[in-house]
Amino acid sequence: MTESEAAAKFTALAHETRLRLFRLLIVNAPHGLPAGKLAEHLAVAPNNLSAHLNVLSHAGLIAMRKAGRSRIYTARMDTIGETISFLVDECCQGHPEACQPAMSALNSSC
Amino acid sequence: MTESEAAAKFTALAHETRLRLFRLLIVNAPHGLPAGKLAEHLAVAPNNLSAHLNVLSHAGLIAMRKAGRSRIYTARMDTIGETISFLVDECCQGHPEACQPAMSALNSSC
DNA sequence: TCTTCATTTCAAAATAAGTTGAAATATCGA
DNA sequence: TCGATATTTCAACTTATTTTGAAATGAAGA
Repeated sequence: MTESEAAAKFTALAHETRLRLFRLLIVNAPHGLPAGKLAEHLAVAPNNLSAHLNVLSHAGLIAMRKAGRSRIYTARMDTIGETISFLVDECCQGHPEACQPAMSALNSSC
Repeated sequence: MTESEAAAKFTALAHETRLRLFRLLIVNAPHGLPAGKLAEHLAVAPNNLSAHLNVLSHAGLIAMRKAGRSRIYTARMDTIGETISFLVDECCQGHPEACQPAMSALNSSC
């Protein structure tokens, strides 16, 4: 992953609505939810939500499949994993103790 | 951490210069580097870098200490750990297999 | 104290991102 | 095919972020 691709992923998460959206999709992985349900859940206008879904999609953080007249969005767990790895990539070089706080926070969530 | 605090942290990482800056500080944890060295390393004007350091500081992702006329910045590994946990917080509820890709990416980096 | 060095602050200009309402597309069931 | 439903697209407007150059701060050494 390049720095600019990674920055695009963080940009996608750098908005309260999109962050809530992404976390909602994580909770609903791997099934996903249709755009309409997402808009309802987050209390956002459908056209506004569509723009946000577009940002997350382009960043590769979510995927979409069609089902009838709905479009179902899902979180891409692979991409988020790569993004986190990219961020903390070289955190242990030389000073393993420096990255302990990050690692322990993570192990307790998943 | 609230959604808006988390979004502020992602905003801080959502810029190529700041992302490079933060990763540079991770590689140099826990010592850190002075503002001048950071500007030199990243080939960015000192005043511009100062603005970016300010964004990362306010987000709580980096810390600063003074040493003579330099200001030394360090990555806050505790905050980044909390931020990542917040993001993938409920990823294992119901469907543990969904978060495997993210977890394995992480374990292999640190 | 004067000068230099390291860095920040400020305000203006430039660029980018988000929101809105109206119109378009595309699928479904009658 | 027609009307209803689900969602996206577009363009305008609004708001926020980034960059720039010049000036300010503050510590160190002569």
